[in-house]
Amino acid sequence: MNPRSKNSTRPTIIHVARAAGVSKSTVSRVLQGDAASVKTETRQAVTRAIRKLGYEHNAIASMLRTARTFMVMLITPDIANPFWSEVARGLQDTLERPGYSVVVGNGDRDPQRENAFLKTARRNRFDGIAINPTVIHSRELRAANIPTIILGVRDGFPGMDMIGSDSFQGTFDALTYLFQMGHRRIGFIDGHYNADPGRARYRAYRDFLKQRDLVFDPTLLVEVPFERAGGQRGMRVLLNVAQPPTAIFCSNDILAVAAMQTAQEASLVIPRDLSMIGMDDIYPAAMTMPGLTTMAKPKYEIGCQAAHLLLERIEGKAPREGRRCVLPCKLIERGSVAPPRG
Amino acid sequence: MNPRSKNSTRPTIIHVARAAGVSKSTVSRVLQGDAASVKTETRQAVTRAIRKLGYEHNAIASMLRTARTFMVMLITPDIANPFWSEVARGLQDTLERPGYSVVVGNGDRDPQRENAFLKTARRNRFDGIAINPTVIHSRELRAANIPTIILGVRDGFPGMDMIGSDSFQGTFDALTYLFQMGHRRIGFIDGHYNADPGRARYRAYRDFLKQRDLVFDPTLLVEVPFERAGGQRGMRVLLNVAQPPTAIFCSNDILAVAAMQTAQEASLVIPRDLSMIGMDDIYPAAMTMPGLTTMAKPKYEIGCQAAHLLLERIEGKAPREGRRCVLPCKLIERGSVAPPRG
DNA sequence: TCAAAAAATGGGAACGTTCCCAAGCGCGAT
DNA sequence: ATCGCGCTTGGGAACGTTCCCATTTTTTGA
Repeated sequence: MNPRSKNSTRPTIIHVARAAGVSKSTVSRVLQGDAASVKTETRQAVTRAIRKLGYEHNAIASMLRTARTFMVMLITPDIANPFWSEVARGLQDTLERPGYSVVVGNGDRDPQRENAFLKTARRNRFDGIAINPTVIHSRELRAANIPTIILGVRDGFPGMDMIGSDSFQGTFDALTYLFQMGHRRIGFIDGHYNADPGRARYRAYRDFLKQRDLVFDPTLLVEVPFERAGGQRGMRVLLNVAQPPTAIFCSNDILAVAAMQTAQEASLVIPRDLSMIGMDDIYPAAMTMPGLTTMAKPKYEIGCQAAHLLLERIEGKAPREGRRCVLPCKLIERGSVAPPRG
Repeated sequence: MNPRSKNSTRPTIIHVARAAGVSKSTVSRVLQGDAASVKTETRQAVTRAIRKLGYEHNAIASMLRTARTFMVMLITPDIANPFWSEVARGLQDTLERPGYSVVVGNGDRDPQRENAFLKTARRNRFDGIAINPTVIHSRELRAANIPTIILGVRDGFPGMDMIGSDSFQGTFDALTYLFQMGHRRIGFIDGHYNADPGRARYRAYRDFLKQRDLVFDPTLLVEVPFERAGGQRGMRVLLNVAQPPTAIFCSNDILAVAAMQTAQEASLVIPRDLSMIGMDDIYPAAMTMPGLTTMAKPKYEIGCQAAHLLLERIEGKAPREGRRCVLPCKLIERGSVAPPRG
């Protein structure tokens, strides 16, 4: 005779109300933890009824009524890249507390897919979006009319919240570190996307050279795509330069690791014959032999901070104008850098 | 005077109906692509109205009415582990086509968290769950009453769909490969969780020894937790054995890479002094020097197949009893295995 | 003791769909 | 000419909440 047996459907707030001898409004109040406005005695009766019936709150109905879904979409270029999975973790860990779920989509640098995720976020009325945009523009993002945080510090997204790390400073510091180790001929394997994000590393490289009164030698700079093959190619080019570098800075660790392997396959001993430094500090950077010295980006922190900024924006506590949050990089010394020979 | 200006809210199906001069039922039919039962002419009028008003389908309302959410929850022990992020990719890529979104939660082997995700899946009426259970039991999973696929082949989940790789066979084949290279003293760094999944690798190790008429030497077997520190410790132990092994099999690549590094730090040259073989073929396995030879698990395929099995289950097309799908492992030869010296 | 204020509760509408059933309409068959 | 059938369409209920407002109950203060 309990409400469930009458009809094979799950119990609703109404069944609970009936069982507890109150109205559905009261049950709803209890559910929402609106402690102030319901008598303890009543609340207990309701809680008992809930337990007895095995009632489970229907979030979907709630979403429809309140227009809040407690869902956030994370759109990254590639979730299999350890960099982004760390960011994802930070975001999720932080958003979990206030009760949000995170859907993560990997856009794969594919306009179709990136847009499909945005569309899903709109149709499903997601409360927020965290995105590292590769093909989506500011206009489309704004049109979605969903609180958004941009992962990465970019131009071209006026008025939007952004969070990223200071690639310029990080690069500059990495190069300075090599300089202080005694290196004067420093190569640069410079990764890039189609949609190029500001060229912070390149600017840092040029500024560094200028500050140290070193001449810019174009043969020491090679531009490659952001993938293993790019690192391999970059290294092969630099090894064949007439006067090869004694140290190389790579735009990220994927390039650096691949480049380092390539050098080792060419029988160079790292760091004796060549120093290598990367950027990001992804998981595999600790696994090479020798370990890769790298300028770490605060990936997990970026995720956490992104969550905080996004939450403020969602809750309407953020200022009208976009905020720009830049976190510092940090040098991790492992074994791939040493003073140059001789 | 368009419906949006009257009231600052988004246009609904009703506004569209009004604009197109039809009823909301008809609009709904068009939206659902119920092509058969609406005249082309009418459909065009509706589509026009939709575009004109900038109408966007409200998935939430739809979910409430249909009791289908097109959401799937993936619960893994740790999404930062490259193994699971590959599985996640396979799952997502496959589920994307039929319109599902995937929420991925990392349970972190924490009973609290794993259960919290399960609860979220229930409250939000998710259509399906894909899980590698670490602390959750069959009973809780069954109680959730949501179509589920178990990632990993396990005992203790009767009647549920499962998908995994053949760790027994993979281990056996890896050991056989070492044997055929000439190794007779083969060490085993055996990772394990608290909740231990069947010990397939251990059984394979013992069976292999028996088949080859090798005696089981307990000093060649060391049990460690599934993390870098475990691999390091395992290697230190094996290096100090009176009669050390000429080759070592590790339960997974994380252990193998860490172990290999430890050996290298002890000035052993891999594979000249010691052969190493791992299992999984995660991303960093290709990044060591030399590359790690490993028994690859079909991670991405597991994700894809999991999606297919789950979809069938969701759509009621699956047989009543649980299915068990086991994919083969495959040897990836890199540079960490060679015949023993002398 | 009684009015007024405060606290607690109840009832109904609303959120935006989908689904069921009925009704309208055109057309061929009887 | 009428009936019946199939194809389209429309209307209303239902999904399970939350929110607003009205009503009842309790408490407070004179």
